[in-house]
Amino acid sequence: MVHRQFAALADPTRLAIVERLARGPTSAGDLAAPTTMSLPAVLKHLRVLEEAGLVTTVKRGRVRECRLRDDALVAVATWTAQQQALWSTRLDALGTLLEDT
Amino acid sequence: MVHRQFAALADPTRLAIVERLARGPTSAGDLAAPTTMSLPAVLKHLRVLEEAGLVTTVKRGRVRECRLRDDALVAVATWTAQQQALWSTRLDALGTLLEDT
DNA sequence: GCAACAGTTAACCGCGTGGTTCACCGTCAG
DNA sequence: CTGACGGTGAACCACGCGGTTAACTGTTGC
Repeated sequence: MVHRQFAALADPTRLAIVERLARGPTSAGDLAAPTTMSLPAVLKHLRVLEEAGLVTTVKRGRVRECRLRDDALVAVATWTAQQQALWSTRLDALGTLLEDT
Repeated sequence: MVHRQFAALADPTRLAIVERLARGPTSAGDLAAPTTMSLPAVLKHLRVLEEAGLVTTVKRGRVRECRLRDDALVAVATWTAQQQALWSTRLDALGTLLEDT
């Protein structure tokens, strides 16, 4: 299930959007402005991020406000920590094995 | 630069390979065995993981041994922690702002 | 030395993804 | 009321990605 988040973060544009939103919420237009991309393209990216559970957006009047979800990256963080733990314990096991011989 | 790792982890097959390798090194054939995929497909995935700096492979005789890199996930972990920190401090700032008013 | 086995390379294919443009809708300001 | 502005939906397109098969190379075991 975490590969959905990874897929969302795989695209440089989407990664930049997340980094931008970590500094605070903003509108879809403001996200598109600094880029060379058209608005519809950015909207598509936002939809992907939203379906990956990384971002929430609300329509306020005619502007769509986008913010990073509080729990956006916990799945990624826990998965990463888990794999690191597994791999490092295996390295430790190898170390003590070499120590014993 | 971290989007390269994310792209590598975006594919379920590649994610499974990483999770498998976190339990210990193995051969390319052994990686392909439990799946329904052909060997060349797995080899391609391995190449992607290798170019993303997540995995190292060495050819020993006629078998290619694959292992997870020790520093495989540090880039991912640090990026994640960084964004979480930014976002949470902004939330904290908002909290104290509300407190003051 | 020969056969089987692990991997590699190349050519090919379908399809999803990232992008565009254009027409349209709702909303805010004057 | 009307015009401009932010966003939406649809149709379309190019390209890369994940997968296949097939033919070939090198290695190992008997």
